[in-house]
Amino acid sequence: MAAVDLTTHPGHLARRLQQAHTLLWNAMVSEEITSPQYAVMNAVTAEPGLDQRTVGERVSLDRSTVAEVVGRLIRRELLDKVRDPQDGRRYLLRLTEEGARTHRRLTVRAARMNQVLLAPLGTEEQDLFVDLIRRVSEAAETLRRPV
Amino acid sequence: MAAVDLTTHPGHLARRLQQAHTLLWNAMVSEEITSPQYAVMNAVTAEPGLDQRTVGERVSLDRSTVAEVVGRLIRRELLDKVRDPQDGRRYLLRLTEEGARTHRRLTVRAARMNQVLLAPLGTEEQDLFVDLIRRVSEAAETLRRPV
DNA sequence: GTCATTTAGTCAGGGCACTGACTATTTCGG
DNA sequence: CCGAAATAGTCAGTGCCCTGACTAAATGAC
Repeated sequence: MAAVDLTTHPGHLARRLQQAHTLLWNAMVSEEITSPQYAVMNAVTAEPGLDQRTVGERVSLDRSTVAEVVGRLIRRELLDKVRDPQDGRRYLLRLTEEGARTHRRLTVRAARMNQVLLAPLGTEEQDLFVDLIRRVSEAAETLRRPV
Repeated sequence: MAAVDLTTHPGHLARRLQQAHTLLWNAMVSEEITSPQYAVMNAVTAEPGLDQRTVGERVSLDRSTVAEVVGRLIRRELLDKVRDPQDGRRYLLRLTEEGARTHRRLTVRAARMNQVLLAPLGTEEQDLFVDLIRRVSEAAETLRRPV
């Protein structure tokens, strides 16, 4: 025996929360564009001309994963990538017209989805929820990156 | 412009929480055995002779993913799989001796890791955290699976 | 000014997670 | 009993996510 109740393990709960979120995202936001793809588009919207590495920093993805996600967005013609003339190592990212349109559309839907996702909680609980997750994640991140 | 602050999006936070957890898991529990693999071992410990589909139900994984994870545990000789003589469609799962030992060892370490992960929160906050995540996930799950 | 170091991006490889199509087996209706 | 429907597992395909090794470009120390 000696089995454990996984519903007390935050890691297990985090995985289930993400599954639940993905399900809802597909149903209410988009079946084509995933949530990480949207996050990248959002970062480029906030700071057009960002390079891949910095985008990764903004949305919490490593270089390899950003490259994959960026590749998919380019294939869908939502994103453009040009060499930085100032620094030949970098690629500068920018949304296409269609990319900007798509981002705007998904932003509206994502807001609605977030409301549905958090609906089971009261108003103060919702703020608390976001705050608690953020504190735990940030603490763990600085734990790895010894400032 | 019109970019959004992702740190208010629970989906984004869930992803970051999982990343933080994985990092800590690798550092404090095991670099060999992943957290989903441990979850499967734990389910089989609780109910030896479970079939794959039910294991998936217990740990929130679909059939395909369970098959992959089970395959890896078998390759490592932590798990055994035999056809159910009663029902030729099923495979019955059982930990090997080494699997049971490994599960016990990781259980101790996972408990320590959970303490570290939740350390930034006060005692009541920790309970609240677990409760809030659980409520949100469960609500979203029943939303898709119309009982 | 040249060489060592750092940096941005790519690629191979491993693991998680889902869908949809397929196979084999069981079960159920008649 | 027999054929249809349901069920357990597999497989192919897509996407996310990381590490470690590699290439090309820029930077910095001398």
